[in-house]
Amino acid sequence: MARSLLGQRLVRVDRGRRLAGIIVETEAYLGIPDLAAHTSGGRRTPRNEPMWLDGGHLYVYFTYGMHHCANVVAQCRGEPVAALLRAIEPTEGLKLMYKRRHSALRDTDLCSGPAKLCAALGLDRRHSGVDLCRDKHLFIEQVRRRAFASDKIAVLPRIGVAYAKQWADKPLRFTLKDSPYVSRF
DNA sequence: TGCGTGATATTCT
DNA sequence: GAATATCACGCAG
Repeated sequence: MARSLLGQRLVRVDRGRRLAGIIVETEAYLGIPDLAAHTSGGRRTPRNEPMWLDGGHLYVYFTYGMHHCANVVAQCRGEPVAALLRAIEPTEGLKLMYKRRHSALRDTDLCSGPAKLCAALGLDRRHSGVDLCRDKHLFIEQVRRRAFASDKIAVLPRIGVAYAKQWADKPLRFTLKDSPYVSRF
């Protein structure tokens, strides 16, 4: 699912205004056995409760005292597997995004990181648990029917999970090759 | 390269 | 109920 999200459009309708972008970078978090996942070892807490819902729900968490990150739940209820949205290519509502991303100088700075994209779209914990398949203000539009061919996708280690022992270096990060909108790690 | 920053999980009383 | 450790990052320098 992390692969097939690439090229699809993430949309938030914020007080009537559309904010949107094409997903260009994701990371897979593989649930209970994955030492880098919030649900590692079967941990189930109020924070990560949305991870345990049906696929299509959104899990947003707050971290480092100032950042939010958003994940799309992937599997059936009870299997806490998800994809972290790491970067989008902003396509609609850039003006409002710049307002929220004070330090951004170029379009490529706007949403090129998991916390940047949340800031640009104004996503926070209020959006954790939203059902993307039903919600009218937050959803994913299908732009393409098939996932990109594998030669269009770069597969890389995940970011910021050095502590996760044997899971730290697994190739679970997917980017659209040559997109200038990916995070710059 | 080095922090800021505060919620959360975990571990203690 | 309280203390502590940790963190799926971004920015200034």
